[in-house]
Amino acid sequence: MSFELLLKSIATRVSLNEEEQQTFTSFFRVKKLKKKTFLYQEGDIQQHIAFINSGCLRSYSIDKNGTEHILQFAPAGWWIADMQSLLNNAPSNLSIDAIEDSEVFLIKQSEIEDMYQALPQLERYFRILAERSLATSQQRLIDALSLTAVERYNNFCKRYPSLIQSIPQKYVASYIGITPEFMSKMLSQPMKKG
Amino acid sequence: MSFELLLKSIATRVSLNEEEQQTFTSFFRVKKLKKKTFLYQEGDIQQHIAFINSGCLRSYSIDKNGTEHILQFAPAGWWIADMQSLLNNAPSNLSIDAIEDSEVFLIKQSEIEDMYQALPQLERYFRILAERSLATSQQRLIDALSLTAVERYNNFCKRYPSLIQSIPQKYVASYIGITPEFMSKMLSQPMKKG
DNA sequence: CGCGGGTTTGATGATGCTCAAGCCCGGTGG
DNA sequence: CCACCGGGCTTGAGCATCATCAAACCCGCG
Repeated sequence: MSFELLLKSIATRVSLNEEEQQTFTSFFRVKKLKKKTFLYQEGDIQQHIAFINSGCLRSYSIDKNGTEHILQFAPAGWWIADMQSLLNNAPSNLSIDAIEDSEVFLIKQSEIEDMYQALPQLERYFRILAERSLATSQQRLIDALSLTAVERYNNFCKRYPSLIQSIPQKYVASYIGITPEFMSKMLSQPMKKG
Repeated sequence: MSFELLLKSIATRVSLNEEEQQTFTSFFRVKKLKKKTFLYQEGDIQQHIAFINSGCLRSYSIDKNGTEHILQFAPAGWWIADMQSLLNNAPSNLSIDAIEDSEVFLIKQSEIEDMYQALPQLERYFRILAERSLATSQQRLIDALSLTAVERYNNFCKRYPSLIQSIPQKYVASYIGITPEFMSKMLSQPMKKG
């Protein structure tokens, strides 16, 4: 129920006084999610942005063969949303669910603009957030195009050492773009590199 | 030499008066690039953001086998930069060059913050720009993970019908993540889909 | 104690790559 | 005007990577 973590994140980029903090947090509502329950399912229309206060969520798409492809993991302190759906006001192609019991803060799409009007400083925070997410996404795209499965796995371990311990490895497989079977074979082989 | 196209792009998100427009454009310098000349090469440190006034640029990385992987095409009216290098102040992993004779407007990394201070409204413009780029990048990532080469090619044709006419197909191959040889074989086969 | 999700293992096969050669075609210099 | 050159595209044979399908296993949990 405390917005401590969220406010701390905001404070890294812009400073809000007490009153502004009040205004800001009033745009959010709290939601608890049990492990494996959905925040959204593919095809949903109404959309929020979510800040993870505790736990961990994931966003993923399901292809025509029914295979899941994980776009993002969001542990505590991260944001998650379906940007495509949010920006175009279109039904979602992504599903978002909790991979642990989690608590998130939600702001409705329709209220985001109100938030910016009330607190224009936040444009800066979310600009920087979007820019860093973009840099990450682009790097991952290049990795997907130029690295082998083993190299992508090693990268993942380096970048998310804490996640690797706490999630089933089939999720890692789905994130780096291989099947769980191939992942298993990969790991049982004599290690290549790093 | 006229900033018409750039100002028109800004005007889609925020409105600047004459004086503010002056201030804004004064941060930029003009650069002309002949076809196949570099804006940046891998390893460069100094960085700009570039707005394409005419022509077309591309950004790409080169993997350990020497293969190029195109991250972005930027025709007139688009922005291009190496976000990773820009945000981390690190040497670039990307190269950017012109695929046609082009004219670009450049703003130095060190002056971007000055620009935001002078014209805070621009945080909004660049927030929206980054968000839309993020949505695009994420969609492309999902496509890379879940679609076949043929499907990615069809997507590319749908999304960038004008580019497909004007650039060598080996660039398209590099963008969708296949070799020129495989691209050629793909196109000579009886069409699947779309 | 049995159920079920996650992981492992093996056989087979598709997708797309590598290397090498030849071709097409526009541009350049003699 | 022609001959040459070079970049891009094509074609083919062989191969690496990773997927698919099926079965068995492991182990925490109700």
